[in-house]
Amino acid sequence: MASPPRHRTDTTRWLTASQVLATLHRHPGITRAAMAHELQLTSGLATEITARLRDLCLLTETRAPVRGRGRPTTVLQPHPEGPVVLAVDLRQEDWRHAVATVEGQLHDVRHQSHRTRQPATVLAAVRRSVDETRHRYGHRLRAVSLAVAGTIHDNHLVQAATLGWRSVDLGTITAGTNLPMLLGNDATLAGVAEARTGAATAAGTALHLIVEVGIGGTLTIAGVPVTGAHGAAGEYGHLPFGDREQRCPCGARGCWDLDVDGRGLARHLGESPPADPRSYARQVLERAAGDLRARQAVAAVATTLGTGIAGLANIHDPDLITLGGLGPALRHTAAEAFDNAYTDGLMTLHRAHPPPVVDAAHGDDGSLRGAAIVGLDHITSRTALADWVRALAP
Amino acid sequence: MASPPRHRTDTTRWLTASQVLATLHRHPGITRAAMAHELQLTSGLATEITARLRDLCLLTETRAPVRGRGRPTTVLQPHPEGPVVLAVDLRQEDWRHAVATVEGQLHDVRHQSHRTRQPATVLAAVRRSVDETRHRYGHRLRAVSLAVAGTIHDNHLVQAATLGWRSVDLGTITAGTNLPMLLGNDATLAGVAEARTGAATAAGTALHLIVEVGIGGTLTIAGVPVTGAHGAAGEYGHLPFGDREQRCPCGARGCWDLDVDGRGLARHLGESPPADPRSYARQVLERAAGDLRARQAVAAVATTLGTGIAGLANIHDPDLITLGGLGPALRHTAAEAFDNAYTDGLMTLHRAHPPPVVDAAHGDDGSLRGAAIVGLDHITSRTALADWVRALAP
DNA sequence: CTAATATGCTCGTATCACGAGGATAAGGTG
DNA sequence: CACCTTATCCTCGTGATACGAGCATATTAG
Repeated sequence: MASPPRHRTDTTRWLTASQVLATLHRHPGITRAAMAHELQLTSGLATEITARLRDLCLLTETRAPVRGRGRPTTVLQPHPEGPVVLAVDLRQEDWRHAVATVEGQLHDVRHQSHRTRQPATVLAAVRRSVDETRHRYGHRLRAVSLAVAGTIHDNHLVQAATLGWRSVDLGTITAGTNLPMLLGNDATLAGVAEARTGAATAAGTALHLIVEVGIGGTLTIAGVPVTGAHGAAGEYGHLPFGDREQRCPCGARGCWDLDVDGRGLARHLGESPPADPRSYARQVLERAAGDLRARQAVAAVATTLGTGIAGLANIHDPDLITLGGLGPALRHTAAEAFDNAYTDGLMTLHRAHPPPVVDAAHGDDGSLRGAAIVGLDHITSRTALADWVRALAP
Repeated sequence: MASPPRHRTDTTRWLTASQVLATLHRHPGITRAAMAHELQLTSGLATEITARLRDLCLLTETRAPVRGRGRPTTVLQPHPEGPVVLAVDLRQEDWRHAVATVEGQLHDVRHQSHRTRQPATVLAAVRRSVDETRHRYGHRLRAVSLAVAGTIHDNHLVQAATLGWRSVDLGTITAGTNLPMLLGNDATLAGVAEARTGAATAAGTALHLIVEVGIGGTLTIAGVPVTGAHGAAGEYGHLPFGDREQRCPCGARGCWDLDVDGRGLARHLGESPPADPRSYARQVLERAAGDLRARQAVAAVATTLGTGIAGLANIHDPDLITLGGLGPALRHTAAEAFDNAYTDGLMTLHRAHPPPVVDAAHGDDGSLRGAAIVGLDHITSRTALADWVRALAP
């Protein structure tokens, strides 16, 4: 994403300023004194940096509410003329967008259903949203960050099964605007959101898994996703945990995918594969309260889920595992089955302190928030800061 | 490992010097001009840094062989009074150690068989080696880096099945010496060696897998292993790819481990589990040339291996996969079975350019070299450089 | 009002890096 | 052999960032 430094100074210049902004969007509403403490800044340096960032329209300060003795400090806030990113989340039924400031707050959140799923139509709508945002924010808009429910490979969308898309060129969204476009898988970005502002903020290494149609996710290390060589990592649903006779639409056999979503529930219930596995799964989960067979099917799937997650805990050794999508419902509906399978699948080593499995905090918003976070990471990077400075005072 | 910076300057001071040393041990025998080009140093800065490092006994320069026009440059070499690390590889049958200089060269490589496998005896022998090295190198010895064929958790050895050890305190190796001890899993460190100086140097994201008793490995990103929250990541053998009825010594069920080593071969041959799965596997592999049943067993195991590796390629999206231990032999003895299973297990997405599976370059030396590399990374870190400077001129 | 406390600000100093221009050591050429 | 070309090394003035000490400032506690 970030271009390699051309000068040595690029590696150190704006480094602390960049860290200040990163800390700001990790702890919104942080005071200047707390920031200085967090980053081990001397008071002199804190003065210098805030002055610099104020001059650059990157933050403002307001008086902090007083607490106890001592000279009152200030609260750091995004500057009304500061840079923003447009975050977009492209999903099966609809798409959403929001404008994020350096502090991480989402503004102008909007939500639109697809009229048709034709790629051209959808992309044109997103493009209009980019143009509107450019019109409203002008040069303040510094990047577009896109979450897509599909497979990314070398910054291209290769396939989006739920949208029915294959290899769509997303370049039109920012063509001719000079805006960098950041592209990410929706599950990956939801994992980033959990790690940075969600249920896994305390974790250094966190695994996020999301069950929708199949199962995807990401490993994050200190809030940074492990994306692989081409950005296609995290396809946990395509591990061969299942029956080798089953052929998966992905091309492989025995994929975990087939056992943990609506398709898996249908097979346990002796029904034919559902057209929409997600809503089918929700129905079965609702029925499970009163229907023994539904409950048994859910328990079987929860067992498969727990066993697989335990295997992933063995290979990744995470601090924490967050579950999104249908995961929480599956797990809570068949809590015993899940917990037994999970514990049973762990290596003895991990049994004393199994990595906690917790529900994702962001729910449906994860991908959008993750896209915003990645976009903000980009605009607060040293190179982007240097660009902003150049644009401001050439 | 490295203590958190106490001052802001700690994050930038010695940064370039540290990068110079890192580059030196990534490209042994590099010239000063090439280094300057690599790190985008201006000639003035190159002069300044080399002078600084020369004064600090961190490198020396000798005239480079002349090639073409221009003022001749110099070759950067480790200083005869510079810091070293002791790398130790603790294995089932024996242990080895070597002293590494900043350039990455191994000196004084030694090799000793265990007389007994009593932890106390083995550790005492290692401790003697540390003391001898301290005696010979004095203050130049800056760290001990230990590779162990066992599971690491929070810098403790929790279990070493092949050695028959459980939860052994390795602190005695450096107790009272003030030397930092770096501890790593052997497969993890072998992966580091492949990524840094072996078959995966060109890869950004590389997966290393090693088949011995079971299968272990590591994912490396830019030469840095993904070690998880407690350093226990990489237990790929404990993914539930296998038959859920099989109970694994690790505590879980259906572990891949049980199917890809000598135990898997024995099961296919209808024999009872071998006492030493590794030498058993070597025997079967030798027999396979003439013995149809052995060949079929190898093919079955190679298929299991290929399918599993494909699944890992799906989740990690690596540039390259390196195979060590028995892996190359298994794969080449049943090349067709392996290749078919590997291709068949990949998502369609990866089929156009499957991540190449190549044999590890370091063979038996990987763990020792990996331990040396991790040790050198430590002594060339900014904090350790600052310590070295303090020790040299207080 | 005064003491205690926490924070912000100023200024001199140190480190690191840049860039321009000159110096140096080789090969190539007539 | 004198001289040009080329690639590198070296020096020096300048600028950016960070530190540390000391002082200034704003609030609470008593």
